[in-house]
Amino acid sequence: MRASRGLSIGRVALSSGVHLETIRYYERIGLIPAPGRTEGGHRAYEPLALRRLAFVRRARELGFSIEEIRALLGLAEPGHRACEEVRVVAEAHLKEVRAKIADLARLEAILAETIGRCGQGGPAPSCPVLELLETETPDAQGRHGAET
Amino acid sequence: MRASRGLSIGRVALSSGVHLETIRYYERIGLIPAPGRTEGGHRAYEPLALRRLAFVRRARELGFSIEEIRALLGLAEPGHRACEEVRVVAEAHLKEVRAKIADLARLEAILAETIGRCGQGGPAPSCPVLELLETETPDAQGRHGAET
DNA sequence: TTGCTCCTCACGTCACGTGAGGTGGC
DNA sequence: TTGCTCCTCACGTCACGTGAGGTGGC
Repeated sequence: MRASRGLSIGRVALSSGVHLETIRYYERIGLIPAPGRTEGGHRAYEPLALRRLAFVRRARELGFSIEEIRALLGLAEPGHRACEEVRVVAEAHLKEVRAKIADLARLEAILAETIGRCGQGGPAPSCPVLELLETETPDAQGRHGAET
Repeated sequence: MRASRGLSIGRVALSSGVHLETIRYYERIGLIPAPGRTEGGHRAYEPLALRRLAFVRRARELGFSIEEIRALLGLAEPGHRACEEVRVVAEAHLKEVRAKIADLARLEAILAETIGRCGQGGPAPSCPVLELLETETPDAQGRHGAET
């Protein structure tokens, strides 16, 4: 009965899939609670810590920021489970993801089109990629207008 | 004739659209050459520096990393214009952009589907987003298999 | 006893941004 | 002279990763 008093950070790291130093980092910034310690000063985790870390890891995989996860962990507490507020956080995150995809899709189109023109130059070989980079930003004007 | 000896960093920042501290940073890491100095120690740029900075800015906007840009700047030199090698760098970057889009598209699909199920619970209101986060990563298996 | 695990700093990464405290230049 | 611009550190951001040098625990 004595051997199972607390999981070491190494075991928790393996089970949760969160890197050992990352667990310490999460503790430092207060994202997860500090566990108890053994007499020798080693961290001793309760099984519950595994679930919390798995939650954090999954949320990171889904691209939530640390601060978003901090909010989600609060909203996920067994007592109140504030689902409506969870949805607000998730929707905000989805919006960010879609915005990033849109940004990258624009880059993708420009790069693909430009590279597609490589090696098709006439007698004097031009370089479409370099020309692209030596060109002024086309949409420097409408840059701050699409927020609200 | 004396007034036009060298542009100040402030003017260069305004014209190129690159933040003043960012210009100093680029100088520090050797991405752009250090300009001459006035007697008082202020940086004095040649007009050519504007073109170089505009190139860097455009490349950053297109998502190239600093090291990729360092390579591109070398390949873009007026003398040799190594277009074939430029294309190699650009294609590698395009591949990265596409990989990021694919990653984000997967997240987007998962999030959108999950949020779409919010508020549709039966009598006992479940929380699809929290359930998603409390779930094990589905593809933990095939995670390191798609490299080559 | 071996050696694997854990400990705490502290610094590095990426591409910058933001002060602090002081001075050049029109 | 005013005050705007520029100077050089040094530290902060984000989410960690990587040593260094030392010790716990089976």
